[in-house]
Amino acid sequence: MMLQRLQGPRIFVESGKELVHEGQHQHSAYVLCSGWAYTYKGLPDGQRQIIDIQIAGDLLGIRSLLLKTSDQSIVTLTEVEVRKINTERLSDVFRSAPRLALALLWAISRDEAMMVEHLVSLGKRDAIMRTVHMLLELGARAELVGLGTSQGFGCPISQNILADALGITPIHLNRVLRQLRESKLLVFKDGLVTFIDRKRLIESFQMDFAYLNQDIASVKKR
Amino acid sequence: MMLQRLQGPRIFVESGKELVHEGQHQHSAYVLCSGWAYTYKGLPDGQRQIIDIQIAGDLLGIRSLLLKTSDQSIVTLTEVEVRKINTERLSDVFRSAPRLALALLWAISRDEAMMVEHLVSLGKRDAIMRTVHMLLELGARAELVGLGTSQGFGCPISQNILADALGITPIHLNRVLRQLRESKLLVFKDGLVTFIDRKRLIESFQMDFAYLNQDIASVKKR
DNA sequence: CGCGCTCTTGACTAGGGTCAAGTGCAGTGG
DNA sequence: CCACTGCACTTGACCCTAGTCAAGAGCGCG
Repeated sequence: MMLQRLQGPRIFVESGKELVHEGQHQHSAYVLCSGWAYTYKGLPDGQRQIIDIQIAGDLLGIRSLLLKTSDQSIVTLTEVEVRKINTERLSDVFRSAPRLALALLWAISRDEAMMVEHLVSLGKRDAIMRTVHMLLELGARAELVGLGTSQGFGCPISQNILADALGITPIHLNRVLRQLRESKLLVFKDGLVTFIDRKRLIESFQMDFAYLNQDIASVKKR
Repeated sequence: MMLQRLQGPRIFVESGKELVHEGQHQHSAYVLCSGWAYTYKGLPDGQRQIIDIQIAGDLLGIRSLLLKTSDQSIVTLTEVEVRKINTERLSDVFRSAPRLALALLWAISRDEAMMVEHLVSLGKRDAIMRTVHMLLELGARAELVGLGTSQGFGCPISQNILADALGITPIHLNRVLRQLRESKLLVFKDGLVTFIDRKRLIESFQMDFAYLNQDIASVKKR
C-alpha cells in the first residue's frame, strides 16, 4: 500500500490504554501494525457496546477521522505498535495520488462491510450464532495476517469484552462457550480459540464470509 | 455541495423497487433527491436485517461503491427521484478537486456514525428504546431536510419494515407502539409519527443525537 | 494473606418470540 | 353492489432465550 506516505513514526502503546477517547477533539487515525485493539461506544448508563475488534493491518479511527469530535473510544487489548496517519496532508495527498484516496475509501468500505455483518448479527442472530460468527471471522482475519491457522488462533479477549461485542451478558456468553465446547465444535480457553470441527461450524450455522475477501471494484483500474 | 460534477440525470423510480440487489456486480451509487428508501442485507434463512433508512439528501450505496459486488440491497419505500453518481470519473475528480474527496469521505463518516448508533441500539437497548431512538432520529433527519417539524413527520414505513430495522418482530413492535401510545409519548398511525411529548421522550430515554450534527474536522479548511 | 480479576455454575425471572385468530381496509371481479 | 382476496395492523396465550442475582473457584499480585 502507498499508505506509507501518510504515516508517522512507530509508536508503542501498552495493553489496556485508551488510544482515542469518546468526545475527544484532537483525535487522529492510526495504522495498527501489531497487537489487538477494540473500538467501543459508551452509553449514558455506563454500559458500552463494542463496535469492532482490530488486529494487525487494520486501521484505527478512520471512521471518525473527518468528524471534529470522535464519538467512539479505542482501547488496546495487548501491547500494540501503531503509526499515526497524517491527516493534515490528506487533501494534498489526494491531489497528487488520487488512487490513494480510492485505496482509503476501499479500506473504509471493507471496514463498513464488517460492521454491517456485525449489525446483522446483533439484529437477527441468536447468542450461539453470534459467538460462532464472531470467532470464525476473527479466525479468518487472523489467518489472513499470519496470526492463526484454520485450526485456531490466539485471541487475547476476555469473555467480558467479547460479550460486550456480541451484545450479550458475560454470563450467557460463558454458557454458550460451554455448549460449544461440549458439542465439540470449538474451544476458547486461556486466550486460545481452537476450532475442533470447522466444517461443521460453518455448515450448521450457514456462515458466509465473502465480505472479507471483497475485491476492489474496477473503478480503480485506470 | 460540489457533488454535482459526479451526478448523472434525474431518474424516477416507483415505490417498492429494488435499486440495487445483493450480489449484483454492476451496481452504482445514487443521490436520493426525494422519497424514502432502505438498505438491507438478507440472511440464508430468508430473513433480512435492515441496515439503514434513507431520506432525501442521503447517499445510496456509497458503502459498497468500491466493492466489486454489492453485499446489500436497496429498496424504495415511496416513489423516489435519484441521480446516479458517476463512479468511473471518481479518480479524475479526486485529482482536480481533492476537497470533493474529503466531502465524500465526510458524507461516508456521517453515514457510518448513524450505523454505529444503530449497532449500539441492537446491542444494548431494549425494544422500547430502540423504537423511540429510531423514530426520534428519523424525525430529526426529516426535520433537517424540511420533511417534518419537532411535532412529528410523515413516515412511509410499515410496521413490518420498521421491525426488520429494529431487530424485533412486527408483533412485538406493535405492542411497543401501543405502549408508547398509551403512555402519551408518541403515536405512529397512518404513516404519520406524532411526538406527543418530545421532551419527556428524550429525557426519559436519555437520547443523544449529537452524531447527526457532526461538523467536518478542520482538515478540510485548507 | 487478602484483594481483585476472570471465569463458572445454579436458580429464578422477564423480555421478547411464536402461534393463532381476528379486524379493517383497498383492490378486483362477478 | 357485494363477495373474495390480500395486506397491514391488533391482540391474546404460551413458551423460550437470555438477563439477573448470587455464590464460589482459580489465580496473579502487592
